[in-house]
Amino acid sequence: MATISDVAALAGVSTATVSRALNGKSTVDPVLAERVARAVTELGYTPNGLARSLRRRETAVLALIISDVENPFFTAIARGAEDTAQAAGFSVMLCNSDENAAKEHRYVEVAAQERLAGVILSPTTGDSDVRPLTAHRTPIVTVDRRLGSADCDAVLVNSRAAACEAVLHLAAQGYERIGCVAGPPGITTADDRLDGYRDGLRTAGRKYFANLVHRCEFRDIGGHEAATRLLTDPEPPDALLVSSSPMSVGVLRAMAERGLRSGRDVGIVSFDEAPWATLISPALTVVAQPAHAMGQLAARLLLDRIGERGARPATTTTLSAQLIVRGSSTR
Amino acid sequence: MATISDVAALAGVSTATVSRALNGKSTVDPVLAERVARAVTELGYTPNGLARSLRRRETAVLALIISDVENPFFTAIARGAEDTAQAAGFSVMLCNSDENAAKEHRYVEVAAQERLAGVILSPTTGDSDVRPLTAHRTPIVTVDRRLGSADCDAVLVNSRAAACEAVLHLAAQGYERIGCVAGPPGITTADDRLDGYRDGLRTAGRKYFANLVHRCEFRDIGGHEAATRLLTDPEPPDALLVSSSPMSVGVLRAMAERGLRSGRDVGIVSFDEAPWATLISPALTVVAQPAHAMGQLAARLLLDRIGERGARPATTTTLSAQLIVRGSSTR
DNA sequence: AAATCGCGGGAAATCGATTACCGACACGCT
DNA sequence: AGCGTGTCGGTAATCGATTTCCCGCGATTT
Repeated sequence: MATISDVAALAGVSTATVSRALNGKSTVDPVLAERVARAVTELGYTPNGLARSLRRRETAVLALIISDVENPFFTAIARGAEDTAQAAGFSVMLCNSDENAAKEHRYVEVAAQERLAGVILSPTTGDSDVRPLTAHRTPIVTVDRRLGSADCDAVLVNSRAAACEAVLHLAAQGYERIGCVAGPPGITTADDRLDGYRDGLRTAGRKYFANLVHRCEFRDIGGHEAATRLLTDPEPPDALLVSSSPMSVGVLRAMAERGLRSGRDVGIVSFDEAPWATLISPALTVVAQPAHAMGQLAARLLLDRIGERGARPATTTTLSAQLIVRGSSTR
Repeated sequence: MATISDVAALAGVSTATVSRALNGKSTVDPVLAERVARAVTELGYTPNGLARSLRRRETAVLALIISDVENPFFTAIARGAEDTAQAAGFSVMLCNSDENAAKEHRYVEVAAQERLAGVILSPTTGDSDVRPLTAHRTPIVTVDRRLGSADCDAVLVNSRAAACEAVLHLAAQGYERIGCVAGPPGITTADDRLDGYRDGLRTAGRKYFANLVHRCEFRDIGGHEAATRLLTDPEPPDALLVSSSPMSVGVLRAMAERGLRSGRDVGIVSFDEAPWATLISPALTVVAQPAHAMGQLAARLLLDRIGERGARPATTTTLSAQLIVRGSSTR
């Protein structure tokens, strides 16, 4: 565990020179630089990033706090963010908040304590507490979801319009009783999609029935429970707008358990493209979100803020989702 | 951006007392503790984790370096590792090496520089270079794959035996020409599964034909390309052992493009359980790996090593995979 | 030849915490 | 009364880098 002083001693120079030689900030005599380089390899010296960051008052690490590492939508975002961060020489610390405000807050505090350069956050609730970060002026970019409190850049998808479009599509296909498997209240995307669903009903001249909607967590289990509830209703829906792909897995399983075929018996449109969407039969109609691009953009915005350090006004970028019609929403 | 001195000044005590009050290492006068607590909240003080880690010479962060964040198998491991790390007060930095030795090495160096407490690694190659870590005695646990060089704990699955069992199952189902979509050479799991495949053929009294095997990367695209190649051979396989679930997505797509039905036309057994395995028809026969448990165990082993700091001999834990027979491997 | 300038490199301050060390004070025991 | 004993809190060293400040030396200018 060699330190910079060990290197300096072995090379017969001062620690200042070693630092300069390694960082190339200022020119050093090639002879000395060579001696330093040799000492470094001989000792197997690795600079202590903690000491460096402490002195420089900056780190090259971003945090990405998402609610479910097992949801392909979020991993695609992670992938995108990691790609651009990596290219800029930054590392990404991926944190799983598990849709749990307490865990999220723990990670926010860790990010603040470790003085990370910036945070990409998909907040669990619209009023998540990010004060530990704002206190240090750590830049934040939210992705997929909005944050009421802080004014920070946001990368969103026009969920509401997309949900509306999906409902209109189902209506146009002749489905009569269009239901919705929606996410938990308080999560902005969940609320937006539900609003879009109601917009769609209204535009199509349909009435809203509360018993056609069920809110549940954004997961397999949640979708299964919601679909079971909805489909066993005395007046069940004949189509469902499902708010995420893990939910759809549960919904489709619940349908299979009742011998219901998607498309023919119950029209299905699911948010999020999934690799298996075209493997099932009929193939799944989806609202594809540009997850990878969202991650890239979020990282880019964050890196820009880190770079300038200035106080540009907060921006909100809304990307558009794309309805991809397949067999599950046609009769 | 308050420091401990600011807190000390405001509370009218020394920095030592503030530190003691906050860490509860030694008893401090309740009156002073109260003054400190008030000063902390008034200033919105967050201790600087960098300074703390530098002084204490330890961090509460683990790295988990995996090859593909978009592969559910690895995210399940990540989930498991994060759960146990979190419970022990550690955070997990998730790094995506993208099956790329250079990226992997970059992350190994970052982990060494940031003096992370330990690393869980799924090495890209059997001889990945982890010297930056061993130089600092940073504990390493490998997961899913072995590492030739360093002697560190490993959490593995008996891939070879499982592959063998899968082949025997296919043979028992009456498939004649059993092929294999295998991962890239050099990745230990890929090699193990291929060895197991050959074991199975031998045990079943079948001959090995090189044109029934195709090696490709562990992804959707790779599986698609491999299956296309294999199925357009003049003497195509009538069954395939596929080495990962993303590959299977590609394989099934290639089959669909040719109008081949799984089970009837081509028997399929895939490594990794997938949420969609039972949604497709016929359902996918899989070799389920205990990914979540692997992540938990890896984290537990790592935390133990971090705790003792001693030099126990390296252990290798091999968990067993489970063949789950469904429709895609029966006629 | 004297003065100025530029530049490379060393000594020491600095980042912000933790902690070893020591002094002061109270208490109890002989 | 005197003397350990123990507790509490302050001073200052420490972790390992970066960076400021300054010095000395050689080159250029007048």
